[in-house]
Amino acid sequence: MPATVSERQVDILAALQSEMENLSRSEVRIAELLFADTEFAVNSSIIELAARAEVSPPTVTRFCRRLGCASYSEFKVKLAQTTYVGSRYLQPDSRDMGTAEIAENIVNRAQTALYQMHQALDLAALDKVADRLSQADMIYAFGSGGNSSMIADEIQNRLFRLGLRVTTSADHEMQLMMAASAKSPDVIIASSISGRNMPLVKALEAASDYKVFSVALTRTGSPLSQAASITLPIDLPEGVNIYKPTAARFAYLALIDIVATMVALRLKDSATETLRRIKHQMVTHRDEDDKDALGD
Amino acid sequence: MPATVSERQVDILAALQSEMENLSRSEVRIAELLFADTEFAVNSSIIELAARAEVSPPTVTRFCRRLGCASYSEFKVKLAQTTYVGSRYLQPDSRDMGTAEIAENIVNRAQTALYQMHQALDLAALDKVADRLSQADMIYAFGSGGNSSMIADEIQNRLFRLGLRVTTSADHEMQLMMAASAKSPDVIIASSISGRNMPLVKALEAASDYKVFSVALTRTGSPLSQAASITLPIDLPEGVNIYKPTAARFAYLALIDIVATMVALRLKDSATETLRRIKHQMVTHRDEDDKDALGD
DNA sequence: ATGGAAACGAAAATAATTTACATTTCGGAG
DNA sequence: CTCCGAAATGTAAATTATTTTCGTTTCCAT
Repeated sequence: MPATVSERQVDILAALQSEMENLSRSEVRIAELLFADTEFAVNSSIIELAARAEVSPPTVTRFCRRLGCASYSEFKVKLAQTTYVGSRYLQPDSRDMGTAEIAENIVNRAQTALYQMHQALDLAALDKVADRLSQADMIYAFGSGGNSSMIADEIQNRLFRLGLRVTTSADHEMQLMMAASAKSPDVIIASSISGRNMPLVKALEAASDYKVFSVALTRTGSPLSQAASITLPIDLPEGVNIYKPTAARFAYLALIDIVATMVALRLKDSATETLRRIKHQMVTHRDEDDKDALGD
Repeated sequence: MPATVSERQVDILAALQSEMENLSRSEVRIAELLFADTEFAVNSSIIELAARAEVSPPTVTRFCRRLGCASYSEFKVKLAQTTYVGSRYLQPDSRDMGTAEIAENIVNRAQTALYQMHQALDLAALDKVADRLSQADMIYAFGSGGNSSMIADEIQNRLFRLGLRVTTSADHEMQLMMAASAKSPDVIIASSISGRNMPLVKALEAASDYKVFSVALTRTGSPLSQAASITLPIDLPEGVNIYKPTAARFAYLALIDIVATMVALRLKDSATETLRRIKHQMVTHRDEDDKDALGD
């Protein structure tokens, strides 16, 4: 059973994203309308939708079929289930409208990044990484430059709670020295959005000299990826707008969550105990109940 | 027009719960079926649903009307919207989950968090915060404990690129001292998922004594929210599974992106120059082209 | 019991969706 | 350049779903 995509596919709009290139002209018009105003589509009949997209109703039906839905209503239900934020149609640019568009845009990009990361996941590689991490004596999380160093910090933040020994550094010199001092059951996790952070590549090469297992969170085929023992790939086109922050961070963060959860399950008992201890400390230093997320 | 329920009511099942006592016999049968097998209802025609509830189609239509929906299809859409979010929170524990399910679960939660944050956005508050930030002499980003300190770092990371002066601290003592030393066009941004980080609340209170504008990224109505000049609310139910990291981080991060983008647009010219400079430095120290996201 | 209101379903009317088929478009072979 | 065939799209008919209308039943209060 391959059961690739469709099996549990709910996020229709994301599925649509990846089908985009195979669509015909009319279908593209429908797709654009959907992305622009999801709300409208969800609350319209096939006739209204067809009219607004300037196509005929049968074209809409065929469009739904192509996306794996048996009927227009099935499509509409899936669309309703999709927690995707459509962007509104262009409106007179009042100030508020500008704000709303910015918000929609950013949320959209984040959701798309998450979706694409999920699509491209290599489960076997994930398992292997989780295995190594759960057996590591020491874990080094490396990344530099704002985004990647945040990712490295986050790796530490998630893993130390499970009772693992983790350190992180954004400093190239330190990274190289740490890599050189690592020994076999240790693991190095290196993150770089571009994959072309050369000092980091050198650190991984040093680790490899000493047979230390290294994981790269980066772009497929990049120098960093090539230097690592294994890569958890994140391949996202970066936007051109320099004001706009990179949406890739969301994908990295989710990937870390996934890895950390898998490691937690492998360590079950000892991780629970560590978490219990952390929680105990947190609770006794907080004024109230213990329902809070660990560590705020 | 009373418009009690219908206005923006999305959680149909909740609406149904509260209407339960006013329902007739047949309507109760429909309601029971809905609670027992929501999936079925979402994917059925009115005829199938009526047949399974052993009532006539018109009764189903009347039932939908009573719940504030104009038609059966509107009802179905709302049902689809509620069940989806609902089922995500009722996911079984990750204990017996495979790798694929873990991944799906985490991506789902992240997307839901983004979606809900977007739904609840207060555009006017956002505008005000962006105004203040873009005019601030100095910006202090506070947060402690792994998650919130990451958020604070991220605020710094996004804003310094725009040419703003930003500092961050996770240390309660420092936060208090910094708050006390701030002067009016300065802005303090404090983040706390629980909203009950009391030392942070004290820091905001100190800031308020000196008429310094403060922004809270936190839960509505929490102590931190009350102590701040303005709140950008993030209200998400936190999962109970202690292995699972909080999905709220995604919402916070996106919110920061939105604010930062808005500030960037307000500062357009000077921000562009700052970004250009940063990029110049990055490029001259990298081996290759300039297409990379700023700062990796 | 019995009048009357509410609940309900049958059937007709309407509306939405899909199917079947005709027309158009477009790329490529001759 | 034109003609063929495949793909895309639309029109109209057929089907199916939904709602409305109206008559029957139920059940409560008198």
